[in-house]
Amino acid sequence: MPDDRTTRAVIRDEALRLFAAQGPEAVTIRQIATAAGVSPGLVVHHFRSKDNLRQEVDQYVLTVFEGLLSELTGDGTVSFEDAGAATGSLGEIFLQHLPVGSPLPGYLRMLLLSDTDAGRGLFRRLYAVSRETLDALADAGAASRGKDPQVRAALLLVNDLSVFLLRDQLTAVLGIDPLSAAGLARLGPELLSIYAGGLNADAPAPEIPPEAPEAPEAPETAPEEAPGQASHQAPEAAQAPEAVGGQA
Amino acid sequence: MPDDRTTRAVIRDEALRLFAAQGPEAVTIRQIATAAGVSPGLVVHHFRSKDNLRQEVDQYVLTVFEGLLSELTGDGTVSFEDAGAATGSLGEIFLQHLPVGSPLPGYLRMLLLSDTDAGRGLFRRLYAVSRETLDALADAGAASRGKDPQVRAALLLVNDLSVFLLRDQLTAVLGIDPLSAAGLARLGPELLSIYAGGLNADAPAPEIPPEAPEAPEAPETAPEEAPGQASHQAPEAAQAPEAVGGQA
DNA sequence: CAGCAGACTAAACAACTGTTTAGCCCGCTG
DNA sequence: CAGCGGGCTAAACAGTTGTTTAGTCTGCTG
Repeated sequence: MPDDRTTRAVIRDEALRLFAAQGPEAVTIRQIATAAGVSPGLVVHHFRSKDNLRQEVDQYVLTVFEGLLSELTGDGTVSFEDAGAATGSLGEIFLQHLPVGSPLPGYLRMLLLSDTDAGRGLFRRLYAVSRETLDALADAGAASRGKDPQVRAALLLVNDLSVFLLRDQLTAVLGIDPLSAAGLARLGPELLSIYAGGLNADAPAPEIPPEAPEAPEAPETAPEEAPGQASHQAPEAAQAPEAVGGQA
Repeated sequence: MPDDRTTRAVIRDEALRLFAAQGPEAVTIRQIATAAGVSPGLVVHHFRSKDNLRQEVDQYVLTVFEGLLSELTGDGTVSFEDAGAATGSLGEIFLQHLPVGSPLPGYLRMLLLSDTDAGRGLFRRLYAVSRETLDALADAGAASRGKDPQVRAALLLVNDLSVFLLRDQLTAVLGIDPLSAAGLARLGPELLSIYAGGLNADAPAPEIPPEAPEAPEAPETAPEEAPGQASHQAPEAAQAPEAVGGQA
């Protein structure tokens, strides 16, 4: 059995993948149909229109995101289950719960830039989570709310999101995908270092209690001027079709 | 004389404005023609094709950007000409040298997200500037290069750019345009605070020599849940047509 | 004044878009 | 076995796209 999904689900998944990569307006029904191996008429037979298909994919993705976000806002303690640096960043959550090559990071990017109610609602939701997280950190004595807590939470959020929005650009100049395991391992400590002591401090943290005062494994090597063939992205190759996320 | 620009320049400026707002693919030649008050045929008469028009606008914008960037990489000292917090952020440069409502910030956003050689080249250029700036700050003893200078410069850059990319979303949740004078006055100090001492420090800076240890004017007021009619954006009103930038 | 080049328009063109229509095929229920 | 509803396709439809064509007008040069 090569594929146990219904044809309808295949169409939805292919639309999701294409929407994430190129934006919904740039994707035609015929492209979706070809990617799903069906006729264009069948796409509108299952979904009433392209716009309705888009809304359905949006809703599906938002449901998955809400499940991922419960990881951050779930109980209150951040849960130190597995090792590694638990920044609580969105990138780490995506990496831990989504298969490699998942189109969901791209869909997140597209939604945030889309000028739609879905995108605005998602950003408001993320901002609320960011504020809650900052409050929790402040209550735990791990951070200060700053002079302007709303602005501070917003800055922390958009800094987190910028990795999603500029993923390809960062991959090009750093030679490493910032949303890969290796990328997060390299980016995370540096970001933590800034958050811990600002731009002047070098030590990971001045007063964090336990463990890991050592540099992980980011050498001073410079892959900078070699943008050639870094991590591939598989724009239209026949990749794992069920790479969406374990939910629903 | 209501407009001393040539018709060709009017077309280019309207194309620039529309491209920045909606992205080139979403803008039709007929929209550009209508905005410029000419016929569609004249657009392709002056510029050979839509794609060529786009390239020409790209080149024009990149030239203006290069002029703005010389502000950062010009001599070496950051030049404390006028007062205020000189973060050296791109937002401040844009605000100082561009008229309000300029489409150039939107064009910057579009270019960075566009998956084109122009966008990739611009990001590489900005990354180079970011590295130079970090090096200069480190040489001046104002910042540390961190354990991974390349990553640190990249993080500082994308954090700066995120305000451009998520400008509308930030305006919605904060109730203030982060690229306006008031927005920068509110965002800048908070960002400086993080860069100065990390997330734990409240004081503006532990060892910066002179001036301004006081909170500017950001009260604890919460315009948070009132997204209604904040700063307007003038999507298609007849605004100042020559609002592009003093150059070329 | 002839004419000629360039700004400019109106109309048509082929290609593509989302969507509709008509109909085929197949497994089910009666 | 009649028929019937849903998955599915091929073809056509109307609208929009970038572009081309033919032609008008205007100002300048010989």
